[in-house]
Amino acid sequence: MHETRIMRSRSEEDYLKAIYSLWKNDEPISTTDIANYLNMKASSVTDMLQKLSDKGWINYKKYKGANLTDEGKKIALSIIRKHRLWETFLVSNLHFKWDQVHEIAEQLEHIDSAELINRLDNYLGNPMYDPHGDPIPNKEGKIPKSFSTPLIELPVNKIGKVVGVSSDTPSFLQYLDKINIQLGSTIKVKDKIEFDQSLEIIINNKNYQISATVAKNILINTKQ
Amino acid sequence: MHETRIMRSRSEEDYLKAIYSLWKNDEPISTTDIANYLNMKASSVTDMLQKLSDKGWINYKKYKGANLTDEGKKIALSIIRKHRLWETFLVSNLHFKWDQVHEIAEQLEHIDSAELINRLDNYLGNPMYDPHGDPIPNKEGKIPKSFSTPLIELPVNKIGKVVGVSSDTPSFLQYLDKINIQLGSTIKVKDKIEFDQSLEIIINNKNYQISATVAKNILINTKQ
DNA sequence: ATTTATTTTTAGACAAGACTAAATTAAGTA
DNA sequence: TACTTAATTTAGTCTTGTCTAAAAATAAAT
Repeated sequence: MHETRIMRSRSEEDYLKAIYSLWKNDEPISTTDIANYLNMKASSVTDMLQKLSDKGWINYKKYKGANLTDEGKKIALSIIRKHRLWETFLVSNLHFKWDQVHEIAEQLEHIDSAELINRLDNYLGNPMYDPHGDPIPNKEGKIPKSFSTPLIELPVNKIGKVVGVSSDTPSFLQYLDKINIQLGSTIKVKDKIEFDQSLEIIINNKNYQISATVAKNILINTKQ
Repeated sequence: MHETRIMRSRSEEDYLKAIYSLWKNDEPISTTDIANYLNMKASSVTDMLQKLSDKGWINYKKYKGANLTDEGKKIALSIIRKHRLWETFLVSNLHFKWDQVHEIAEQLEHIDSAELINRLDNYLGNPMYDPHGDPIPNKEGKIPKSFSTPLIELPVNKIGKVVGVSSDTPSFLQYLDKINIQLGSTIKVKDKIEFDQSLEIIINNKNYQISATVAKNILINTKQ
């Protein structure tokens, strides 16, 4: 029994992860979308798509965009698993704040050692969610179900618990810190402003006014 | 106050570390030695030496070999610091064995975040030595003094404590495990065989016969 | 001191992964 | 349907870091 060791470049892994992240329905992801996501030129993306297709990691038809194959999906999920486990380590053990860890995890996610990541997983107590509330895929690439909706959909006078965020940008996370929102926080929607969709909310008995954009990126539990 | 961010490639870091590792006296390190150490061709090394010299990290004279500048030394030490801290984490926290960590640390040492490594250092309790007994440079690149001699120099009937090894190869470390030698082990030299310089030693009341090669790579404390 | 052997450098090639500019295809609109 | 615009691909260039083969410099040896 000999485990075939397929070497992947950091670039290739970044592309696979990008395609996975942009994946919504069944529609293939466009060259331009990938280019924007990775801050690259469309022509560079075309080159790489051809390469990834040759390796059997994506299905790619010229002018029609790309989608991950099962194998590509497996790779993407393993990178996401690594990313989220490292983020958990950084926050839980090294006491980084949740807005500081993304960049470092972007590097750590490319470290190549299955043994390492399994031991890390155990060390952390096999967490299901990372510090942003995102589910951590298991060794087989299975993602724990999470039951959440954007805060903006919570009706007036209802109470919800924050279980995640759908944006990772430091500025957003820092803003949440400022108004005392963290994972587990309890939020009550006091009022919705028809005009701009902004919300009046209560956290720890304090009132805050948050924009629709922010409310869309805060995830609330729908089931406990 | 703006910290200048100098980007270094993984290759550049590997070369600097290699030159540091090969450094003995004041003599510059030869192209061939570096090539052998890194498993590369001499011509590739020449190219890189020129580049490193342009960046001010080494002093390089054609045909005369290279030596690190102060800045180059600082970089090399910071990489060694990272390597050894990560090895400590892998062994102390993730319970890897000391022969399994080198390869993984070779990757982790290139992760670029000063904040990360300082937090890791604190998390580990600011260790002075890594799992192989090698000293861990501090933030400023200062290396704690270690007082050790190769086991082969220990006189007959004397007792020494293992404080390190001067080879990291898995096969060597696995052999040490097999004969129950680890950091902190107490070894008594029972006899020296004139003929081949091999040693008869006692560990945990058991006799072993070890070759001169092995005895040269085990480090014994000279001062406590 | 001259020849020989070894080491080091130069020159040129190549692969990966990015780019620009131009060409082509697809999509939207009158 | 023909035309215009936007998206995508192609073609060619560049940089990094490696290589091989040949040339040049140094070191060793007669």
